[in-house]
Amino acid sequence: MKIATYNVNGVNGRLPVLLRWLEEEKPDVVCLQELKAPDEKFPATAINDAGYQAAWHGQKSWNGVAILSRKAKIENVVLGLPGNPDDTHSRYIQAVINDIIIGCLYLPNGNPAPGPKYDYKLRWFERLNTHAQTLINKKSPVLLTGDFNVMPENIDVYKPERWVDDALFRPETRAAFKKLVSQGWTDAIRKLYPEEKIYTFWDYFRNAYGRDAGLRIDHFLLNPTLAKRLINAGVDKKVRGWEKTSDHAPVWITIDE
DNA sequence: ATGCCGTGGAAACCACGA
Repeated sequence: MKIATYNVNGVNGRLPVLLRWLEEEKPDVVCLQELKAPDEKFPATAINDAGYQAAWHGQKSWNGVAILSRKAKIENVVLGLPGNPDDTHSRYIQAVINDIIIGCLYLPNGNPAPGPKYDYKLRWFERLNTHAQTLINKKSPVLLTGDFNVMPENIDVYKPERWVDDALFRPETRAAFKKLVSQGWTDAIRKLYPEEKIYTFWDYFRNAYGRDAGLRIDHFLLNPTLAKRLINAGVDKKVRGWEKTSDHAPVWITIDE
């Protein structure tokens, strides 16, 4: 079973790229972030025609997350991250597919830091960690995936010294991620490829993709039950080279069924 | 060293992204 995460950076602007990738790679489950579309403008028909059911949590202009499934039913959908009813951002959707609890998240960027946006990021992170703590010890398999907007270690940044003051790499941000993982989650990419330079995002500027000046910010965290079933993981890097593409590439894992 | 590009929405620019 192949499960992917993909920050599409505008689901409608990116629809041809998304549909081409779905057709070529046929992931079983896809977690999407940055839909940048309200619920009524989610391209449900095109996605259904491509062979996928979908559940989504949209918002006008920004944010927005969705879960797609090719074969198995999408069940027990939860919209929004618990813990703050006043949070209006659509950044979390959770569902059960093939008895796997899947949390699809788009963690706040947080720049400029310090400042109110960074405060929001850290508060959101705390809420995520609280919610994750309720999921980690479930007997059933659990997956948290999406755009975490965190590079966990130096190896995850093409030039770490340039990013030390950035909201994605500041010590408090990395500490929050480390705290989350230390609940007992397995970072699938790092578990399988502990030493390799693996990026999931390349800036549109300065020929970042051509220079491979990338960041690893899209992650898969598996609870112990699911971690036992992990087979492989990777990045569909070629998609980043397509016309009219997102600045993120799709990332995927395969798990034993 | 830097939003230099890209998106959506409203308005002919702005907010936002990482």
